[in-house]
Amino acid sequence: MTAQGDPPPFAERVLDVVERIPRGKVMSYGDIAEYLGEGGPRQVGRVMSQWGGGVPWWRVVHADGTPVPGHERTCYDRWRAERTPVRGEDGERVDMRKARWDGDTG
DNA sequence: ATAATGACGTCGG
DNA sequence: TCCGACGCCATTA
Repeated sequence: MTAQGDPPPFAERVLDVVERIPRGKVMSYGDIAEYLGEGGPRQVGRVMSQWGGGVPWWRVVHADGTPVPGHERTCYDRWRAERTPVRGEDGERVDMRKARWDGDTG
């Protein structure tokens, strides 16, 4: 049960962008929505929840750098493995100032 | 048609 | 820095 139903075009766009996020970089839900120029943070979040299992979803975080709800541990592990800029003693938050990907580079 | 929900974001305390 | 309230918007009940 990875893909429930048929992902709409918007979902495919979201997933495509997430796959293009370079290793060690991240984007927020709002960033993705703005980048696509369609929908909103909640719609992106819905897509990730439903069909995000096949993409590097740990590179999608909240605007303040907090990880995906329910997968915090996995996020920490991935970020550390990918050398993603983090803040805090345990790297519990992404340093958005450095890790944010605008969609240009890469 | 109305109300509640959710992998969000911003603001005020 | 942490937490709650509100706004946003498609989906679901």
